[in-house]
Amino acid sequence: MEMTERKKKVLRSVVDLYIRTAEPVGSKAITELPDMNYSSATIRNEMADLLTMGYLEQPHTSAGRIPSAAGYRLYVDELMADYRLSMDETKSINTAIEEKMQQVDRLVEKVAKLVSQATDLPAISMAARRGGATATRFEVIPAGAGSVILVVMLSDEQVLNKLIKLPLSVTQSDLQVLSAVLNATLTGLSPEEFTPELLQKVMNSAGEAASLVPVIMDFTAEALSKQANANVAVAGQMRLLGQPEYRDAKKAQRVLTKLDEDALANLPAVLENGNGTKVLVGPENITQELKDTSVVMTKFDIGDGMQGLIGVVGPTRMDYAKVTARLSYFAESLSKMFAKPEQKQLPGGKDEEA
Amino acid sequence: MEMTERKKKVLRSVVDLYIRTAEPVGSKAITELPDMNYSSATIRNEMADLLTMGYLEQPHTSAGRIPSAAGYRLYVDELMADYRLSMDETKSINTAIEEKMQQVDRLVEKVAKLVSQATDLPAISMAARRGGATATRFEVIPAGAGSVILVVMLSDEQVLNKLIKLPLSVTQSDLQVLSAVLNATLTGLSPEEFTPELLQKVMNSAGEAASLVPVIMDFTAEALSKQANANVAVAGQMRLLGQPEYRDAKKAQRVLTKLDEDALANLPAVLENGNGTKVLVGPENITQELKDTSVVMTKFDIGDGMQGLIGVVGPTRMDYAKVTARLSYFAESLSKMFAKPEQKQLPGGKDEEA
DNA sequence: GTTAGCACTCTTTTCCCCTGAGTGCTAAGC
DNA sequence: GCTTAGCACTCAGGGGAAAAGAGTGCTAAC
Repeated sequence: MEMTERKKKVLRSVVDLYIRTAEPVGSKAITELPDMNYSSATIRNEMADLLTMGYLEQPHTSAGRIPSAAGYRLYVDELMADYRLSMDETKSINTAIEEKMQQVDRLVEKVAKLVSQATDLPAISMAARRGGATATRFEVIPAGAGSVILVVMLSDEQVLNKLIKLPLSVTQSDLQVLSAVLNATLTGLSPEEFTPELLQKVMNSAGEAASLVPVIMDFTAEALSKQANANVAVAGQMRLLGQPEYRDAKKAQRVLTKLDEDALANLPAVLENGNGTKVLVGPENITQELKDTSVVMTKFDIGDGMQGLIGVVGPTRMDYAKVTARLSYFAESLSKMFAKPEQKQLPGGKDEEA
Repeated sequence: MEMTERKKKVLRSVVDLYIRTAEPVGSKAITELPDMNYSSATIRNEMADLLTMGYLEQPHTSAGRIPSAAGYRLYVDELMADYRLSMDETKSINTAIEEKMQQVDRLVEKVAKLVSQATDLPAISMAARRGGATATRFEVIPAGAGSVILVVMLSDEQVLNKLIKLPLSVTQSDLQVLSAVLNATLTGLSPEEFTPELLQKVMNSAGEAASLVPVIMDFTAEALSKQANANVAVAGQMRLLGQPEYRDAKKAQRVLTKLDEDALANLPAVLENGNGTKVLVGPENITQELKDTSVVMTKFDIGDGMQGLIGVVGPTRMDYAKVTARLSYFAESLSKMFAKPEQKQLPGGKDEEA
């Protein structure tokens, strides 16, 4: 059986209506649409065809039709109308970003929250570094009685610091020697190169302050290997409960629990391939738990070797056009924001307190 | 009517059973308990009394009884058996804390997650500073071409840093002058004291690097006033969905949405008064949305002028004995951990990346 | 003071019937 | 050869009655 234009038109109508109503769509409802100048019988024939072609499903014999996964797929790839964001929408997204993004603290969490608000669905957000960083500069400065502060600059312009309490007293010049040695030996190295032999070597040349070296190297190596890890946040989980398909809490719980575990574990891999917006419809998700759930994600560059990803999770019957449009706009705005030099406040970090 | 020992015993049994089964408790069920050597008729009489006294409620005429808020209150305050944590429980809490708390990143989130796991309920966690901090030391160090790093030490031993790109070039000695001026003028001040006049004064004496001063003062003032704010996290929201009283997603959504908003807004006030474990039963919560929900919280000191709070949210029918026991143990372990100097890794901060 | 007995109340479950939405098919119409 | 009207058929969902079950309240006896 071949796919005619009219079949596509019918399929699109079915998906559109189902997205709006969450109820199986009957032939009559289709005929009542504008631009549908056929009788219900004709539509019924077309729908029967679409059923055998696998684009529609029938919950039971005498019910309307709902899109199958394949139907959604076709809809997403070819059929859905471009959703143009209204002025209001772009404005509210823009102001939200501007208001919330002033402080650089916990950016991924904030982004996730904003995306969730903008789509009224659970959202994930992630930032990850593309390549591994190395240390570019060390500085050890005195910090009052019995303490020094270690400052490490990384190749990606992050700045880390650590307060070290001294078991012994060292002089300012000891620290200068130490800083010089660190800068000479440890810059440009990957975490794997922080071997015990290297530690020995550095300690030998570090003079009086040698006892600080193990702490410093541990800290640096750990920080560097952590770079590779992603920074993931999930927000707005409870919005899933607003969707009629999750009126049953058990069902929602399964999805949300999975989301919690997996967002953190599996997402980094997703970043690897391909840019742009991606839609995973129901069963295309690998895990069984997300069989009735779709994921829409956008990946984008945010400069400085960082990649961002934002995405939302919702029922297969979600408004793909709206969601993808908002998500793309969001991604675009974020990229722009990070590209603007006056907003780029990158390493204005702040310690987590203990 | 007076409260006899037997009445208390019956009340305790009703609450215990209701916590276990989530079903109204009938007189027959009570008689089947060990140590209950009375007939169902006797129990019925006692239950009728407890009903008129307001400790029990009756969903409808021919149903069993469920505890009222007052009933829970009495149960929590007087009746419930001490729950002794098993070796397994203490061990799993301890190892969880040890494993997860190694990195100081995002501590509140991690704690919330752990508490939620330990209790199988949504959890909140918070860390807040008791008094306002001040800056104790400034250091401006060169960081390669056209950049300097500002390091600020706070009175609470946090260390903040910020990378500043220079619009102009300054020499090392300029920076030393600047550091000296900053240390002389800005240490020990509360954020309110960062006035425009002070800014002017500092700039006048800062020499070549004067153009850096506004950025530095803004950053410091903001960091200091942020100190006062609390650091709140919520985790495991979806665990609420496992509770039978929230099988209806709508209900769960109301509570969870409230939790999301309010945990961040209202909790800091809670920290103000009284230490120890506290139970808020259903209607004792101020907000209407939490009427059928109980909150158990523990506040504790974690040294360094910091206070911690952990808590869980669940149905009024929750296992108070178990939850309070686990929560207290958690609080205790955390305090201990933070008190141990070798684990105290306080300002080993790490920047959030953009 | 305690308990057995029993009538009574109310929810929950089950069953049945009916209604309505929607289909599939056939035969007629353009 | 499409398209459409017509009609029999199917099935989910709602309403209501009846039956089942759990538990109470009360009375009278122990």
